[in-house]
Amino acid sequence: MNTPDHAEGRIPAKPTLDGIESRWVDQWRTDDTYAFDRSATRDEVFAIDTPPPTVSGSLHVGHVFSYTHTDTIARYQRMRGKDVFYPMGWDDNGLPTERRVQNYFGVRCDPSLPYDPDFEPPATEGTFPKGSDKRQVPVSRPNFIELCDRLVVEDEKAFENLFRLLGLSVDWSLLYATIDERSRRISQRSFLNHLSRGDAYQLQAPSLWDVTFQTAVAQAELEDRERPSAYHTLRFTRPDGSDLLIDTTRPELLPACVAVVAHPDDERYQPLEGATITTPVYGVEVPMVFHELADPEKGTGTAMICTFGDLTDVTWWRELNLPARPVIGRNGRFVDEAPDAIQGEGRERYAEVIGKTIHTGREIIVEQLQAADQLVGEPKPITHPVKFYEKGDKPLEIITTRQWYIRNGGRDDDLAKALIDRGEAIAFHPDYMRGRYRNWVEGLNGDWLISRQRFFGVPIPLWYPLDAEGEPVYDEPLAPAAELLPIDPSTDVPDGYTADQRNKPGGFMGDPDVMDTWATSSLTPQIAALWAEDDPDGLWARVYPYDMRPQGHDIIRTWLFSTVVRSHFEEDSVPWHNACLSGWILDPDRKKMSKSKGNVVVPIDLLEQYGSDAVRYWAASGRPGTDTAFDEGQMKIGRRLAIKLLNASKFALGMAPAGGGLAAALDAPVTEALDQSMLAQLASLVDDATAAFDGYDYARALERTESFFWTFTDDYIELVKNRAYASRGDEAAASAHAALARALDSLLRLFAPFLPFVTEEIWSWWRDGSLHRQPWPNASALRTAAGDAPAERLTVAGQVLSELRRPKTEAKLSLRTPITSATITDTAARLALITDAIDDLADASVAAELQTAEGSELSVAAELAPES
RNA sequence: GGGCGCUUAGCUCAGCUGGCUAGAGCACCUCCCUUACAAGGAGGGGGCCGGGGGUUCGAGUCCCUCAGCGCCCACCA
Repeated sequence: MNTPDHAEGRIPAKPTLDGIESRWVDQWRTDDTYAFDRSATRDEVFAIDTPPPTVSGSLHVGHVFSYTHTDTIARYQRMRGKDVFYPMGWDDNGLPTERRVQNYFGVRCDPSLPYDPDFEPPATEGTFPKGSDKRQVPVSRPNFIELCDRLVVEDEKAFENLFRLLGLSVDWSLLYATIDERSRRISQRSFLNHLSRGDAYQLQAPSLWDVTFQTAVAQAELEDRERPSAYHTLRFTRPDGSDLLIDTTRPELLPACVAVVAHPDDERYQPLEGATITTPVYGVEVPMVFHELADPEKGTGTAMICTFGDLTDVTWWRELNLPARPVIGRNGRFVDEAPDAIQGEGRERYAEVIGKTIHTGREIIVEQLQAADQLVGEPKPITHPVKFYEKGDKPLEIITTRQWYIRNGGRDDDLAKALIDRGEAIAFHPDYMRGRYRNWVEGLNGDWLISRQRFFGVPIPLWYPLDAEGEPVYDEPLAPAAELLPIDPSTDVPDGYTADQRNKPGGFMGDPDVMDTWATSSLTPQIAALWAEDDPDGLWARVYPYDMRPQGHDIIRTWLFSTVVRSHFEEDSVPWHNACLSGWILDPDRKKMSKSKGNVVVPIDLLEQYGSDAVRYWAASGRPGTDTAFDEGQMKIGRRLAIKLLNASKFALGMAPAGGGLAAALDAPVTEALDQSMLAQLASLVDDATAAFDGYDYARALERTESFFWTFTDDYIELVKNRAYASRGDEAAASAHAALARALDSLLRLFAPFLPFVTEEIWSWWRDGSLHRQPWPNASALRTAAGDAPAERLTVAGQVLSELRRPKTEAKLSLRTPITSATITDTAARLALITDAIDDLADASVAAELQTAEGSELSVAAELAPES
């Protein structure tokens, strides 16, 4: 295409980055530039399982960072000719949204209520006063979900706008939300599949419990926090009446004591085998037992087993067949009824703690111990790690409840092995992240607890029949027909029953629980690609298994692992072939940026200040998996790079042959030695960048491209500038034009994944269509144009040019100062390389005469023209 | 306690399968308005590549070990 309008008129006299974001965001939207072609076959597709950001507040700079990484790869694959499946989702399912909806609208979800189609919340502008729980209006779950939709719509719009402004090449027609109808349907369908295959089961068992939210939590959601505590030495009594001293940090669990344990090899306690020990204060007789997990080094070497103080207690309780005497209830307070084992005075003492919090109960029981002289000495303060729910602020308790589980290898070595093998079949980037996956699977100590005693989320899609006494028959759950999904058992009625039989003897009850948010987000591959949905385009078969899962390394144990589990059961497959882990953004003090630390920078401000390309440049400089410092300096460099590209392009395009644009020179022969050498280097660059991208190392591709670009502008353009202006005739100039055209063409493509705006802008000056739909540059075509020219010629010429400039700089003269004569000394091999570039060197250094002399290393002796 | 990662110029970091005098940008110093670019260009100073061993003709790169920092995991009486 070399119509005159390409030659003139499209290149601004003073190129600028101002306004290019909005111009191209609009153009790409209008043209559907990034639309996924639903007719592509699986081998033509590159599918990305995009992380759905949590919609509870605003996007932060960490999002900009990691989503840019994914986008560079999406753009690269698109240019490689792949049809890129790049969806977006909003994670608006779960506790963070539940809290926001409550506070914003002044409502509280109550699944026992029927749906009210005319409901209006008491507050609509987020004006509901905080801390007024009692005045929150209870609403049904369907109403609550509607309010969620209302609340998040604005946020989601803002998220989309920011991602568009950032230049993400997402196909926005593939948008989903984790609480939307399709996600609920797919989530419930998968759950019922698990149930029918036996991958899901319910169990009445001790499980980790958050007393604030009053819900069970999963192992993956735990975190340890260092908390002050104290060893209390309690005086238990041996059969012979002598003391048996036991250290504990949980004296309040004394009424829950069911045994005393020591290590089987511990000679101090071996004589007590078969003995009965009496607990202090409560006078309960408990057996002396032995177990490998008892540590002779800890405390007095013997411990009281309580139901349940920690997970070890659960192990002991289970493996030693001990009774359960729970004293802590779901609300974190002492239960109303003392365990049966406590009799006589012990019951009166227990009465003092009924209904008390754990904290208060501890004080009371410590007083009881002191009063009975059964606390030895003063408590010894210590600090130790305590398990917390990651979103909670009180230590977790262990409470026996009925919960739903999905098998994940935590109780089945064969399954664990199979899941580790799945991990081996996935390429991790960087590779060492695989260790974290394996580490986690090997360390699992139970199946995946997916039921949550919360209100906002995807309901467990089951009902239970009620017997004549009104007790649920859990073993015979009632499941809905697949075509009725999604259902809400709190408002929908199972087949064969009527609404008025709800919660009546002989009737039914809905399962009150919702699924863990990961139980839905582990299905993002299924949700985005319409798994088992009405899918006329056959999307699922075109994208699954996906090529790539990008995500943060902190959620390998949750999102990554749970997605592997679901695909293992549903598809007997890995969900994707590559897992790309990005690091965190650290503030300059090397701390993770977070809202609570108040060190968060608002992304939109950065994009406006530096430009999207500049911010992307900073993001793309962060190596895969590496935590990266937030660095506005890198954004400034990115901005300069973008401006440099504008100006260098303007220069190259200004060399357009008469009568046609520079595009006309794309196929012209490259005859000059230096030009050929530059193209040889460029071909190597294309090879390097391609290999880096194929290994998901976008940062390396950028670094190589940028490095070449500086050589290109500082050395090559300087060397050929005069010749391109036809200083040595039209033929020599034409070679420069042909080389510049090819270099510009390739550089725009190479930079396109990183700097999509400025490259598209420049592309529009001389070419048609979107750059982002162009093929990736072709190294062999460049090599052909370069002939057999050595790439080193340009390198040596650049070094010589630098030496020719030095005397001018040292004499504090302008670089325009003419050199009357100069001698270049260097090795024969290096001199041979620049023989054919000597005229270019003379032009660039304003030298009247250049001579060469053989020597051991490069040096230049130059005579400068006297100052005029 | 186990595992992993990091440690290269004042700062932020490149240095892939070991190979010419260790690189980039920022910052600092000097100079230059040269017709792509002064939000630029040319040049310069600055590094026992965390410490100590080892393999090798040769180690920032491989092996061992120690130290510091960070992350993940762990049964936290």
